[in-house]
Amino acid sequence: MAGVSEATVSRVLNNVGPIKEETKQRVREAAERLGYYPSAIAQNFARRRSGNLGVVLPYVPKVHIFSTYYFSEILNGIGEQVRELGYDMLLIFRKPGLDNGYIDLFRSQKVDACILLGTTDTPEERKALKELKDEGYPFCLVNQHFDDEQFPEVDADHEQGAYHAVKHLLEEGHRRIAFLNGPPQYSNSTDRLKGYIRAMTEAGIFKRKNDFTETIPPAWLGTGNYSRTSGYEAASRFFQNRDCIDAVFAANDRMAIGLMQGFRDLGLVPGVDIAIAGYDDSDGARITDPPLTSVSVPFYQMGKAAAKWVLLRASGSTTDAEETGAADPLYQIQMETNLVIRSSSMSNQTSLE
Amino acid sequence: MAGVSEATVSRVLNNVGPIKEETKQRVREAAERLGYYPSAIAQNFARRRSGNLGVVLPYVPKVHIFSTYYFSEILNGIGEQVRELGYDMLLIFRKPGLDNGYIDLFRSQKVDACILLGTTDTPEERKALKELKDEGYPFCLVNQHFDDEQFPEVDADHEQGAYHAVKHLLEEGHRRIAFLNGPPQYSNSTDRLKGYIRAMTEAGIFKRKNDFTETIPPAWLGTGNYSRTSGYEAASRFFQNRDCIDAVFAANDRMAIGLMQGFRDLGLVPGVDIAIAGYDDSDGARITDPPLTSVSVPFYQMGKAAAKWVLLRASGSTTDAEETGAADPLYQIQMETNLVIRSSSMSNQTSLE
DNA sequence: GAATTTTATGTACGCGCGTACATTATCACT
DNA sequence: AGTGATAATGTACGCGCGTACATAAAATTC
Repeated sequence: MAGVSEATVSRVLNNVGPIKEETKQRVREAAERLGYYPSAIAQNFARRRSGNLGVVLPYVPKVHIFSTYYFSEILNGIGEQVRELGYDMLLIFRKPGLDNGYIDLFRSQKVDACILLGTTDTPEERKALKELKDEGYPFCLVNQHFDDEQFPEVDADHEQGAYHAVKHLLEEGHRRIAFLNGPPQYSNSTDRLKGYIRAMTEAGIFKRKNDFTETIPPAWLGTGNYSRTSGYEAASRFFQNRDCIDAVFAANDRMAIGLMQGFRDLGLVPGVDIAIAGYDDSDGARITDPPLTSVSVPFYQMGKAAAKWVLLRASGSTTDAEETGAADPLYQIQMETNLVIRSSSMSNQTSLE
Repeated sequence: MAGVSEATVSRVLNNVGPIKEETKQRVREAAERLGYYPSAIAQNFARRRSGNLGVVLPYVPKVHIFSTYYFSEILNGIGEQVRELGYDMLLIFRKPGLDNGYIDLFRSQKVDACILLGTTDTPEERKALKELKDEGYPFCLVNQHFDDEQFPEVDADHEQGAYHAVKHLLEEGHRRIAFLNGPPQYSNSTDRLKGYIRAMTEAGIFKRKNDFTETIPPAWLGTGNYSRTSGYEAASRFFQNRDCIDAVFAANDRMAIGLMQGFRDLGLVPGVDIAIAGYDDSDGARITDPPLTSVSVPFYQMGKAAAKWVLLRASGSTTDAEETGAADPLYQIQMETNLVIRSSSMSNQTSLE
């Protein structure tokens, strides 16, 4: 040692234990002069943690998922929190086939905690998640909810979001409102459907039968896959019933944009001949013509919250399932959404002014 | 050991050295039964490498940069390559202040290699990069070029891209073509300016004076910051000279979209009263009205290529500057761009059909 | 000023692998 | 059978830190 001590250096650099101010100085100077940089790998090894927060992204062939506003925002939020807490962010693109669950990430110690994006409600997924939970690993889902399964998750209140959007359409005077939803394995989709039904039922358009079969005209329900193309294609299906549809509420902006393009190509002017509302309040909503009414979701905050919780949990409680016996409080956040009204949803009178 | 051996296990799991087939089996079985998972941290430590490819993203306050098509695509490309080579991808959001260069990433061994996105041509940046280069660390820039500095970089031929776009506008019959560029610290911007000038000069609109001052009407040149808003604002400036402008070529789609919105708000219909062309061929180009003519850039491939090179370099040659004396061949790729013609750039006759 | 506590530093070890080297088993060939 | 080569496995050590424990120095107490 250039100074005098030996592993006091460790103490100095980690600010642990009492150390004379003068010694600190000496050590720091020496480190400086020697161009010493602690090896993160060795540190992690000695600390028996990786310092990484894993972020798992779904594998969607052909689609470059990043392009989705949705993921981008969440990632930014996670990134911010990760930085604040001194972790690093490991991006993991889920593999197509050899996906023996997320659990290997933890077993191999690649990550101390993990955030899962774009999970779907399928048997395999449930199994993989239950495994994670049973082992007591700190993980968190974002923007997906599993009923009757107690997973940590940060979601938004999409039922309410959809409800407000549809209610707004109703208030604009539209009555015959169709709904273009996404695939049902996303809780997003089913939540939005609930909101749609609630709004329509409250308005007296759907009758409350028993409690599941509502009187929804089949022509009013469509399913896409959240892509613009699927929205475009849905337009022609709705078009066949154009006489009994005033408005369409789409479960995300990309489909809404596709819808608008489709309708326009079929001769219906969005915002005039037919009202449209979307969901996500993505950048695209601002550049369509007319601008798209949409529901904004605090994706950024959701990502940040998930990262915060999961990282605190990783550093706090032990990872072993055994010791977590004290049933850690379930973390299930539901954030508020916010309707952003633009002209695509205006009633005809208004839009013609 | 459940089987019989000891550190033969290591050999089995790493496929190194000759081992009897039977032993392999035994070891594997034992590992299975014991639920053994090698610790990635210990492995990395012993191998003295992190297994991480660092991807540095610029810090842009307020702007959630991920939302940019540009970064998204590049990241996807990197992600793909990283997976193929068995590395992990460490996302690093560049900090605002305490940015003592990229070099700490390597010194602390957090990454084995590094890709830098969104760098700019500023003195500090140059200094930081030169440091990296002098130390012989494997890094690569994407979509940015430094003249008179020999950094490894994967760029696209933006001069050619701009040239083609402008030439196309000329071929559509537009003569008085303005150019809304981005900030000059991006080589992207200066390259596009060159392409613009070349096309205009070839068409005989600009006279070739000496060799830098061209006869460009000041009203034809604008500068934004690649945001939609800056495009929107630029529209009114161009509008003041609307009598001597037929078309505007914008240095990216977001500004082009802003321009279109701005012109429309001022009563000029894009694609009819004024032709527009953008750059990047982002998703947005498909959803504007009219659809935006744009230059597509193979961002995905660029990211992938950069990742490949940098990772091969990291595993191949040694990292020490000393031994790299054999002047590794400079890696500077320039990929081709591709003009995508849509209706925003059509001549009046055509668009009115 | 000796006994006791508090503060500051040194010592020693282990984290869990990879791997150079030593050792032993196997086999081919003379 | 013997020599040497090659294949297969075991032994031992170190990677660079954190940290429990031991120890030495300083501060406090009576």
